[in-house]
Amino acid sequence: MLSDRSQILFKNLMGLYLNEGKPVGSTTLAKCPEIDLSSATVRNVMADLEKLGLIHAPHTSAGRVPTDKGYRLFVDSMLTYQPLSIQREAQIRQKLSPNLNPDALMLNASTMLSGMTGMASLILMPKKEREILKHIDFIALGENRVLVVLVFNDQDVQNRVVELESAITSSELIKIANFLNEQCAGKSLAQARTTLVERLNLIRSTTNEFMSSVIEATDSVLSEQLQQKIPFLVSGQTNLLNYQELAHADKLKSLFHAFEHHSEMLSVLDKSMDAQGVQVFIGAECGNPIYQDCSIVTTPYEVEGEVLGVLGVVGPSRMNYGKVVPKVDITAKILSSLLKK
Amino acid sequence: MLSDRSQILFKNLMGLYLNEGKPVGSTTLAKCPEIDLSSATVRNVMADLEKLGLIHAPHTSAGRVPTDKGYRLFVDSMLTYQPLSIQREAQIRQKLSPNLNPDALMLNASTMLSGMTGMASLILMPKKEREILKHIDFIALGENRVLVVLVFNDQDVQNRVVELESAITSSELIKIANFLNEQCAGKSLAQARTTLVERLNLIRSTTNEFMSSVIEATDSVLSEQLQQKIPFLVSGQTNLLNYQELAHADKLKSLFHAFEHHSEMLSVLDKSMDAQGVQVFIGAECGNPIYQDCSIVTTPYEVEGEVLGVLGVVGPSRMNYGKVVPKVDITAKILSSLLKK
DNA sequence: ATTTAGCACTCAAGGGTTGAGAGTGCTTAT
DNA sequence: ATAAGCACTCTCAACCCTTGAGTGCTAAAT
Repeated sequence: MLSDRSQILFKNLMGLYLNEGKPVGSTTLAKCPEIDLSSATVRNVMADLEKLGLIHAPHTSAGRVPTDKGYRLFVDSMLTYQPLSIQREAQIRQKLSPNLNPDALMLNASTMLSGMTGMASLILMPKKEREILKHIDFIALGENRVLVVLVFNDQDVQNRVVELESAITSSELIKIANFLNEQCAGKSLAQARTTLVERLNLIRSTTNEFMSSVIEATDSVLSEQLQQKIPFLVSGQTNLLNYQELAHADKLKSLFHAFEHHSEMLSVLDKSMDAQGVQVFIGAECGNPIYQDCSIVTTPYEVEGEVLGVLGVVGPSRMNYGKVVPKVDITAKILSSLLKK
Repeated sequence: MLSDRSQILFKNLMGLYLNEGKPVGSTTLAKCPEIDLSSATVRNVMADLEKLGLIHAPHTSAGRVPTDKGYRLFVDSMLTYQPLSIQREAQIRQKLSPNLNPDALMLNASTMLSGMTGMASLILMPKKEREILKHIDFIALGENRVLVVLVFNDQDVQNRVVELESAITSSELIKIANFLNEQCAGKSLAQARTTLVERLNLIRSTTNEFMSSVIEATDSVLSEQLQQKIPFLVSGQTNLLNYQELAHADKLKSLFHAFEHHSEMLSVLDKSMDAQGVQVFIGAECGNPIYQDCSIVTTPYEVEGEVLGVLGVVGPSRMNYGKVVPKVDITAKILSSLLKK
């Protein structure tokens, strides 16, 4: 539906615009080595492209700028990816690999991603509900201070110091731990919690004070984990200051606001969650006018076929998709593989 | 050295400028109810103030703006603090009080502070070297997976999952834990570490594989804690976008850069560390040209007379010191009291 | 039937001018 | 000491003009 000539022309326009960030005029475009036409002909073709809604002139006598639709066409069908070198990939893997707990790993991946791309990165954290409670343990810290340790999925450890009203012995703690492990270990977080609450009610009627207060503490750690205050991470916001088209106080304010009040981001991330591979959302596609002139590149990460979350970057629409997409892709792959272990 | 009249005039000028942010002219100032002078006289007085370096005219026919020195005078000797209501204070205390580990508490305090003041907040974290290692524990997670748990100062818990090359039994783990607790518990982090390394060398010569690899893991957790990747927290940077005088891409870039690359902030924080009570650094006093038009308000927080760190806010010089100073003060007090517990 | 050259037209951006407004410093009168 | 008056200075916004880049259309050339 688009002639070869139009395609080449459009591609060149796109290339020039991505580099310069300024509207591209017919003469500039006619000078491209790939294009052997006069500026007049170029103008005619550009008029066609404009009718198709692929490009657009900011004002009567300016050059043309790609529209969201134009970006989309470009990304979908004329983009050549520039994959990372093997060394580069190994380097990234190495930087992420020190055996950290998942939260720290995520944080690392996030800063890594924003550093690599020079844009803002975001990571939608895994839902905790389906995590599996592997182990509960109590460590006596003093007469009536106990450290509650919960281990999820073999990697993720949460803990909390609790004060008990009366003293408790290690042996009692071990007993309770054994009991709870019997009851809860191997269950999902949500399941474990209901079990816990059941037991708690059962026991309350008896008069085992220690037990009920320890279980209560355990429950509070669990529920905190379930609620998960931070549904996603954002890093490198300040990178966005480097892009002319975004570096206006109002624009930045609304973007940063969106990063903090996550609701405005979730719709995009959700969409990406169900999709396969890298997704590119351009401008209005992001579902919120504040993302004008921005694009979001995302991809899900997963373990054993199950999607855990989404990661990606936010930057100006005028970004180098050819480089960014592979970077997002590889980060997700590496993250997935590290989470598996 | 400053006549009463000049003082009143200066104070009014300051007040007007803090509110409006625009240079204050002689007629505007003459209209103040407190000032019963003609604009001409006001001009004469302003000329004196300018000679003293307290105010300054951005250009020939503009009103006057306070200089850093002017701010200093104002803050030092004519500021009336507006302390927080008891309710407000209780409210803050409550929001911070859920028994969290220290790191989470700090983070909370930081966001609280930036929220309250509408500026960027920062907290210099306590040095970890002098923390005391209270307890070491190992939890077997599987045949050759062990969770290393270190408890510092009764509140701060760090942990790490390590993989061992060969299987290890719980009883062995308990033995090692007992041994290490004997050796290290109660020592400072730094001391504990040297002890640990000594033991490690001793044991390496024998052939206790488990032990040495477990100790190695413990040591790596310790050293990580000692290194402390994050010497201070910053929150609410984006608040700074709301101030005209700072909301320019270049300015923001350099400020945000300073927040990320902490070295540029440490000098101020160090100064405040040794001082008593709330300190106000104005413009150039902050020790770096990027803080032009900015002020930093800090105060140390402490436990039992020992200063642990510093917290404060960064904002435009044109801030409401009367409100900000008490807020910083009270936050430090509350934080101190919560850390004690 | 394309392609091109030519031409009139439009618009943004930069430079210079102008006038209003705000404010100052100085001098003189009270 | 204080005030009033006046000349002066500077910013800012409005305005105009020019320039350069780019367009659309038409007519000629291929």
